[in-house]
Amino acid sequence: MKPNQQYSFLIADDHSIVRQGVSLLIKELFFNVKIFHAGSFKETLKIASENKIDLLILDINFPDGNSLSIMTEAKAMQPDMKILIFSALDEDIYALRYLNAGASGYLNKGSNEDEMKQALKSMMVTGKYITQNIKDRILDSYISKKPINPLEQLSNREVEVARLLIKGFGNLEIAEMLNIKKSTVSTFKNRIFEKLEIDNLADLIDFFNLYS
Amino acid sequence: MKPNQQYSFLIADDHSIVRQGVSLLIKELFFNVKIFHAGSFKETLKIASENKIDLLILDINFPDGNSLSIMTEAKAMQPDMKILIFSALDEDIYALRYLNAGASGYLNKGSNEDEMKQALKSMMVTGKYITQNIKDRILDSYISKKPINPLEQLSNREVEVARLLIKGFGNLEIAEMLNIKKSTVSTFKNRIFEKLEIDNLADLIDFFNLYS
DNA sequence: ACTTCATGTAGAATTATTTCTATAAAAAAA
DNA sequence: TTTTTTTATAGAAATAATTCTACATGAAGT
Repeated sequence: MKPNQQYSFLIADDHSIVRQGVSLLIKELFFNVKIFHAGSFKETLKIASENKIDLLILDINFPDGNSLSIMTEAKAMQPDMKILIFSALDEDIYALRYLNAGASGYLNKGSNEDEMKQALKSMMVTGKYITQNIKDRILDSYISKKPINPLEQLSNREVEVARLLIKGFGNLEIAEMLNIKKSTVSTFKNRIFEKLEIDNLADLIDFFNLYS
Repeated sequence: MKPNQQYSFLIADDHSIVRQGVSLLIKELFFNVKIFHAGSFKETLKIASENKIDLLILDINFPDGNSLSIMTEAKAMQPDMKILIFSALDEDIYALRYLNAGASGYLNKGSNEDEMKQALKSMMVTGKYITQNIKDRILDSYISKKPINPLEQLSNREVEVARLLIKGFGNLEIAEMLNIKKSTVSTFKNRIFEKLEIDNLADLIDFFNLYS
């Protein structure tokens, strides 16, 4: 980050109030900035294609498209642009996924002002921002060699059972469909939950929505 | 709204970036204001109990409690305080419920700056803010007495229980959270399923994804 | 070849959930 | 104002799911 150089930011969030807040924060932190606003997937790509952007601050909750593809497309246009994901969603679940897909930082919307300033500064100075929590998780997954996609841990039969569970079938129904005892279904369910480190159906549904 | 009088606002939102944005907006719109911030259910009530507040701008997505009860409790402390709900959740589903429970306005987080300013001005001048859409829906549902959205068939308590169910909590956990017996939770669950004509959690999750 | 680990399978004991029934209170309709 | 309906609540009985344990089989590692 050189002094007296103009930096340009693109704030992509479907809530204008959030964009204004972020905008204010950037202006407090840096001099001579150029700030673009985008309230949708389409706008984000349009602005990114027409302007040089140093940092894209991206919410991953757009109604009109999924952010993994925004990232890929935007990166293709501007390989040097850094991306900071700024999301209300649980970083434990989403951060690694987005970092893998090309983001250089993940900032939680629940963060306080200091953390946000730290994140913005860090993005401009070092080009990245990752919380200790996420660093730990990356290390863990490297050491334990567990796949980034947790569903890969499941055996075929486990996936079969899991798919029926997320369709809303009960243990007994599944047992009948697969011609096994309901206690066996229970065992599979338990092993699925253990492997994914969850303990209820809602989380299993989340997992499948996320990773498949 | 008299000139030169100091008005006090309480912004209750778990995202500090949103509070900052709203704060900025208020300062642009009014002179001589006093602004309080609250990041949680507890803080909101504490501040509302210790300070005279003219307008509470309330997000309805707190991790530590449900906003219907915040409203009731806060209103009990300060009957003259106006409440503007400021939420990312679909107004079609939630607005009527909150207006019924004592809010005087419902502003969507996706609104643009003009709408937000309009809402804030309207709250201070006329004491209320309701979009044309909501007015129409009030009329429609008054005339036909049939809810457009199936989730509107659910009572407040039923929605409360449903939201906990789709987060993955079990009957007993929910019972403890709401201080009722687990059998009561069962009854609510049954009624929810009956009303929505479903019979499992996965479908309930679908319903909420679809209609909210 | 031997051991270890993952997989597919179940039974028994324990817990949790559902179903059915009931009731007081509030709201709406007559 | 009385009657009916909806809402919020719970207990008991019936049913379903979970937990814990176990074991045979095949694959992978040493």
